[in-house]
Amino acid sequence: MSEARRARLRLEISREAARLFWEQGVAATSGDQIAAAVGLSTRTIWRHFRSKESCAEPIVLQGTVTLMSVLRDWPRERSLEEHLDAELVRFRDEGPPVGLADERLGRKMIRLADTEPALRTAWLMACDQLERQLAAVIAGRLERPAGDLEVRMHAAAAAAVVRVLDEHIGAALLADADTTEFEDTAAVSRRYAQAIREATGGAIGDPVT
Amino acid sequence: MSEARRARLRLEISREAARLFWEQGVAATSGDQIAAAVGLSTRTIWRHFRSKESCAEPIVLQGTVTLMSVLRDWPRERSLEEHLDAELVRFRDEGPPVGLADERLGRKMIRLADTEPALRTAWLMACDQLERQLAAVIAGRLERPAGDLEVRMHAAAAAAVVRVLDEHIGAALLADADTTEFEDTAAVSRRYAQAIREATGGAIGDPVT
DNA sequence: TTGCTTCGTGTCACTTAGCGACATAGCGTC
DNA sequence: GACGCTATGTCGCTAAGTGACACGAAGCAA
Repeated sequence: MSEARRARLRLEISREAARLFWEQGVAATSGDQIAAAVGLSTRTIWRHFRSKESCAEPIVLQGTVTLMSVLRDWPRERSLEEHLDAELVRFRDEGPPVGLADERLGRKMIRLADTEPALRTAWLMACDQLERQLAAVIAGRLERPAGDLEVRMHAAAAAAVVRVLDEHIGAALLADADTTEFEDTAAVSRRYAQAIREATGGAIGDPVT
Repeated sequence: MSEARRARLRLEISREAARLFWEQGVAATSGDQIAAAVGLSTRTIWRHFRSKESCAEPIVLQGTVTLMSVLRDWPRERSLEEHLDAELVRFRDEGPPVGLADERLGRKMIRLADTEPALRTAWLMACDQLERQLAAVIAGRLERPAGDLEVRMHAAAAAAVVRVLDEHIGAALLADADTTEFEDTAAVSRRYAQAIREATGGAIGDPVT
């Protein structure tokens, strides 16, 4: 099975699982239900996920893939603020239409994670993935090996602040507070950029020659 | 049941679970075995832990409780480097003798987490706990509410770099590389302090008036 | 076409993690 | 000693996961 097809299937399962988790809670949702909802046998679900809760991981990761894919092709000569602002706007306008719904689902899972420890582990595992990807990006920028201690610390700190920002913004969006604060892509970009810059002691954010 | 007694029992269970996990792997260790090893009924294990893997959390957290308890009574007029150095030496000399064995066990769990995703979740959950405690300390230092966004970001970034340092040092100690590098408490203290200072953009580390 | 291989999935049987409900034993208080 | 409180044990059950094997679709060769 091609890697891409496998990822798509996992995401598909994850969507249904997340929907059920949100509608009726994690404990009340069974593997059989998830399987039925996505139209697969239960056995196949366990072939793709090692546990019920981990079914939420792809959709939760999906909330950050935009950011990650933007970061992945961050040109060396651009500042973080500049790049984020430009690319996030582009994504919002030209991005895939499923993206919005998925992001909303992802936010719901993060919200659920506040009360469901099982989902908290899924969220943390997703952030762990994000951290590894970030490490690769940072290693490239700093021209150091990916396993380098300093690279790992910067990646961890950056991933951590991104996680907190995601939790914060996600909670606000779900609470239907004044979302106007987050409509301004430039302002949001600046917040992310500034947080990453600060968390990495300024090592990540500037253009590199 | 007093909070302290409950914590002691959880730690006791965690010790046996960690030992078994290390000796025979997570998958090969059953709840019954853990229960038998600690001398309790299986049912009681599930009263104290929500899953087999989470049994590892206390012993994994134990590796950082020293640091946490040191941070908790960090006087406002002291710099982080100063305080860590003084207190960690004091702990090493006067601390409880069980501490050493527990720390070693904790490092083994972190090592296992590299290959066992089930344990990785436990380790991440433990770090999540650490982050919350750190948030309280930082909130106190900055005289802000604990839920404050900036406090949370600083706590997350600090916890993240502490985690990476722990992983790094732990791996080195287990690999029996030249551990002389970590014998020097002052140097280790300085590394932790510097990492936290950098990850929080200098907000945490200096004395506050 | 036929036959062979490969791989994803379904089916079924089985183990065990984990919980609900009730019984019991320890322990402090009067 | 009687009473209540709470931690633990026992029993039984549900459901999370796994192993083994069979089926069917797709690809390839002759």
